[in-house]
Amino acid sequence: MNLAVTLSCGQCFRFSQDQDGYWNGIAGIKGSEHRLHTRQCDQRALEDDPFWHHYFSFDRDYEAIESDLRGRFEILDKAMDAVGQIRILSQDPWETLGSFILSQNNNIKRIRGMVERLCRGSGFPSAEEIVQCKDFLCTIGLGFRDKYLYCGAASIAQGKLDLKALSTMSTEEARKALMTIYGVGPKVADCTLLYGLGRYEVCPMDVWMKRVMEAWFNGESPSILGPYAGVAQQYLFHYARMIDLK
DNA sequence: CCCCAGGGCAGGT
DNA sequence: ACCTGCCATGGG
Repeated sequence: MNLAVTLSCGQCFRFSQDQDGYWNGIAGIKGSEHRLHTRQCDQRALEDDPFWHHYFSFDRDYEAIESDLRGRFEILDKAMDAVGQIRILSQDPWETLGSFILSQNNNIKRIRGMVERLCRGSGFPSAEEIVQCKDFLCTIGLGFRDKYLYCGAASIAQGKLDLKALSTMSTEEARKALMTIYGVGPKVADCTLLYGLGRYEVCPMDVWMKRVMEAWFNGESPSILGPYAGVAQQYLFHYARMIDLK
């Protein structure tokens, strides 16, 4: 795993590197959050920790996944060579959903700031907490997204959507269920499925990935990327941003 | 001043 | 089913 790329490729928003080379940040919901303080060379400790083992998806067979992605497309091989191994993180589903509700029509730098203000130095607020602190939401510069986040939180808190139940559904069913939330469309649902529910076949299509498919795949559908299209997407997304694909 | 950003909704055709 | 304007806000 390349720790730096994994934590800075746009699937999570709460980690940054300090001057000593350590990666710091918080994962999980307030009350059960975990604080990270680690370096690339300390990867073994992450693998041995129960929480981070799952968070960095050491419980999945990345050898098989990478081998499936190799040799399909020249540009994908090139991206994987240039980027280093990315792990798709296994994030808390509500943290993922809430964060990506804030991501719409926005840039990663500003998303990071918004999520940080929302979390106030601790774990990501639970849906219940967000419903209770409605007025606070309007004071932290979320723009038009504050009402979407509130509605999402309300749906969870009222039990209209049971995120736990999504794991027993087919990907299509889970996607439909997520999109019943006001403010959650295909892109936000897909990010939740990939980064929060481990559905590696799901390929979120943002403005960058639309450019990628147009420029490098002759406008084809992302399904040609195969059963791990979501993993491929992460390499292509990051590589396109690296070389500033227009 | 302009345009863009890990989109989605509402309204029209 | 597809198209367009609009939504707040900060950075380039």
